[in-house]
Amino acid sequence: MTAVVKDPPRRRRGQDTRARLMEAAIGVLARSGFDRATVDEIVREAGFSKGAFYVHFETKEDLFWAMLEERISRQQEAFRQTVAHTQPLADNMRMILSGVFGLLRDDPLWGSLYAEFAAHASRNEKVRQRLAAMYERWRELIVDLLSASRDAGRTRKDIDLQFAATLLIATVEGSIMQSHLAPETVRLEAMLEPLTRTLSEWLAPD
Amino acid sequence: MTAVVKDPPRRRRGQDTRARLMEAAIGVLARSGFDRATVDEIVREAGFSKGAFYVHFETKEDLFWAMLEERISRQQEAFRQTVAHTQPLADNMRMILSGVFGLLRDDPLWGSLYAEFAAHASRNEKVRQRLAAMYERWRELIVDLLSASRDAGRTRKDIDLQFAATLLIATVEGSIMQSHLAPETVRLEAMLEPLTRTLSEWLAPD
DNA sequence: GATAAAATACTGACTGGTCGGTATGTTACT
DNA sequence: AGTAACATACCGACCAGTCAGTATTTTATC
Repeated sequence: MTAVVKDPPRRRRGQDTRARLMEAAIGVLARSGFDRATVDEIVREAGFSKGAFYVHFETKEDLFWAMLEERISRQQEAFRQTVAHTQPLADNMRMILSGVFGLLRDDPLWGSLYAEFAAHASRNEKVRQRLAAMYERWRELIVDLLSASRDAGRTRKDIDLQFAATLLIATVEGSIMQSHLAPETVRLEAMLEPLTRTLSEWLAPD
Repeated sequence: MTAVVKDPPRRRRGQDTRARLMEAAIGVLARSGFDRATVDEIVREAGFSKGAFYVHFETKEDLFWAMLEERISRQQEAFRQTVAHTQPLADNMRMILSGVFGLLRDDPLWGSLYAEFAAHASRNEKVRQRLAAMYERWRELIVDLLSASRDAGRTRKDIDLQFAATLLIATVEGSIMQSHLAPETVRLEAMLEPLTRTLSEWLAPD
């Protein structure tokens, strides 16, 4: 009976502004990197003034954190949904790969942003820990997947799951890296099938 | 008869200074990144003054280039020497891997610097091209190696060599990346043997 | 349901500090 | 005494962050 309209309208404008600032920041940060990116440029692109920025973020670094956190949770959510159901390992593999590749295709800026994060992690212990935790979580998810697959007799038993998970991630990340640097030469789309086949073959029981 | 003392002494001092500046720059750039690294800090660390810097480098970016070029040629030289002789593929593989891993162990700063280069490549077309060319050269070297191994009947024939080379590089780079972000969890040294075995096994003819 | 008061969102000029690069001087070597 | 290597003081551009004020939306009161 009572009105269910929540999230009071007074908040709407502010949330919107914050979202638009972050949207603009993606582009500017990808183009210029964190240090070269100026707050002025970000707000100009978002159509606001400098003051608006400091209403929503304490410092420029604060924005950086917000983006990192958002990206991490988004990726992990996507991953979790992808591997929800138990299927032949090869199918899961293909879905995971095409999910990740698709994300980069639809949002090419994130390739640059990711490189930016990685570089920052070298210099900022907190960023490093956050990214390390993200990888750790990924490894866990993959280990779970492989473990289930192994119990079902679909994966060879003479393999260290931690090592396998690390190697799988390495393969994907490394491919992304090369494709990022030389998109003409190394095409992710073209690698999807061979990658799926190779990795599945490797993990299959003889 | 004539004195064989070459590389006139007046040059010696200068070359030394340049080398010391670059040495100091490695540390500062790894710590602060290109944009945050100040010329003042670099020269302070090297024990020189700003004037000395601008005797040897036109701009700060010039230093960046010098470091990139030096690193690329050094790596390629090391690689070429490592795979000079024809051996069982597994042995070559192990030598290459332990060569690369050893380089990073002896010179841990280069992990950070590499991340820095990669981030810059996203924003600077020239850096991107230079790094892309480096990867291209690597792929060629690996393709040659695999090709020879295949002709000798030591490597399976149903495999695309370009894909294999890309995958090998991806594996190594990706492992380095993870180890860089979480050195405690992902230990390169511990991965040497399993990595060698896995990759050799994959490439071996059934 | 009009209006005053209060809270919130935003503006944009300004400042304090930083830093790449330069100009000019000094030292060391030949 | 001439020249290359290096030192030092300085300048101008740039930029993160501040703040006093304006605009807009929400709440309170009648």
